[in-house]
Amino acid sequence: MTQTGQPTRRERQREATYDEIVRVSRELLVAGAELSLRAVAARMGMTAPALYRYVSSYQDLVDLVAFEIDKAATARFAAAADTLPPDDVAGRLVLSTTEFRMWALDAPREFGLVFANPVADPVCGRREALTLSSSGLLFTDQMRAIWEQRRFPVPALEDLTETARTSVLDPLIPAESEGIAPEDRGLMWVYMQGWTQLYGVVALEVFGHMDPRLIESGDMFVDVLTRFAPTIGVTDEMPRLEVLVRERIARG
Amino acid sequence: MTQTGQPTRRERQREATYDEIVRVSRELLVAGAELSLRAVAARMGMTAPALYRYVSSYQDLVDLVAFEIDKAATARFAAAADTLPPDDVAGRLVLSTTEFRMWALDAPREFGLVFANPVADPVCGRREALTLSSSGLLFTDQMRAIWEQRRFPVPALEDLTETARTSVLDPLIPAESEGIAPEDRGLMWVYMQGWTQLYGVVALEVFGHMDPRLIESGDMFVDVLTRFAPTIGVTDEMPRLEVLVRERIARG
DNA sequence: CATGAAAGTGAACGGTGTAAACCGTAAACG
DNA sequence: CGTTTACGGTTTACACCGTTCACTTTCATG
Repeated sequence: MTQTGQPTRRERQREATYDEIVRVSRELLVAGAELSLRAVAARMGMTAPALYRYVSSYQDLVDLVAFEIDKAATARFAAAADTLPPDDVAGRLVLSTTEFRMWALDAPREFGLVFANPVADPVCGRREALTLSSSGLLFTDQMRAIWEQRRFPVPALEDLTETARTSVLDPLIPAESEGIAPEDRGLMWVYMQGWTQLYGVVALEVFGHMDPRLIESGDMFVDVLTRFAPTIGVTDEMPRLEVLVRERIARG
Repeated sequence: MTQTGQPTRRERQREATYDEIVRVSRELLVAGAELSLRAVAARMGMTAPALYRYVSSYQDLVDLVAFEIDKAATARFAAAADTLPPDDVAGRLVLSTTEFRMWALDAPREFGLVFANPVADPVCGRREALTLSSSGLLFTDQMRAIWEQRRFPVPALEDLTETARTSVLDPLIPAESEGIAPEDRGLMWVYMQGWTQLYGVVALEVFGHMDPRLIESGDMFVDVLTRFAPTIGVTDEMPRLEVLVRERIARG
């Protein structure tokens, strides 16, 4: 470990290896294969035990890959939003959530890895352990943008239960909650409500526990968005937004 | 195969073996162990390949066990409802859904097996393949009971999208839809909306993608129920119902 | 140049699902 | 009744899996 801040050659090499591990792992997943230490190692021209220099266990590999997948997927959700002007805050959120759904449907293994995997046991208790998912940050940020433009009503802190109040005031879950005044933290509760509903439809669709024709058409997904629209004060925009969503769904 | 309806000795023996397979599998799961052909076989005093006389693959075993777990869990949900008089239709549904949540939380593996497992590939296309889950039947039945008592408004068929209409008129998903007049089938859409939301919170809680303190308190679960109450016309009853739910949650 | 840590290999252990060959016995049939 | 058939089971084997340990190679640094 040199005193200087610049990474030494070995450190760069190690970093590159980490990147390759993630890259190869994702290749395996999209190829429909199982994620396994041996398979990853083989594709890298190594043997399985060598991977233990980089991850401490198989679960550790899964966590690493899940984290990177989430990061990459979030970039995709953000890119979908960026096809709209910055001031179309509602359209941007809707396009991001729709992109989230499409991504989940055509990469169900990745989705399962990130969002349907028992989150790392919080034995080591650090709040960083709790899926500091970048997608969470994106969605909260987009919802905050809508709120700042529309100032739709959010529950007052007094109207929340004790636990809900402490949860929005000192969130353990990824959220861009800094910069939201404590008296406006009811917005975080609205966010959690929305996330719960979004997660519900998408997970139901991904796991196939829904009429396949509804998955195909996306009608239940649209319905969920429509029902949630009033909560964030975008009811009037909904017809236009639905067109956006359906266009994206039609693109497959 | 005898002509008579009564099962022959061999058939009875075979049936008993099936029962034992399921029983042993569930024992393994609740013991926190992995479900594997070898483990099941060993516990039965057999060797793994012998199980292939009963299931055609590991996935087949999983499907079999999942089906039986769902059946048993549904009995539990129904029993929870039966602690209330038959005419307390709203209370019954609420207690069943709460029981569903509690079951999912303390048997996450079973929950995952039944509700977070990619449903069997519908290659063989028969609609029976699509998780003819008994829990679905129970919940639809309970919701129908509420509707028959309250006649809360349901969407008219004309207000549904094309796909949603065909889906509620000829459901592929488990539902007690016989006995509901075609013009009232909008009720099925309400059911699917409710199921989506219920599934969303519970899955989120089970997989730990939610503030642990909120899981502990069940506040988000209660919130989901509360927000759904108006849809099925039980807003006035909600205070009483919330007490029921919180009592059940407190019982752990 | 020598040293010592890091990176990687090979073999091995115990585990998995699955396929094939084989065998005894219980049921079905002429 | 005897014969045949099919079922339930074992053994063996193969190809994987995660993981550990002892060993070697590589390479930056004192």
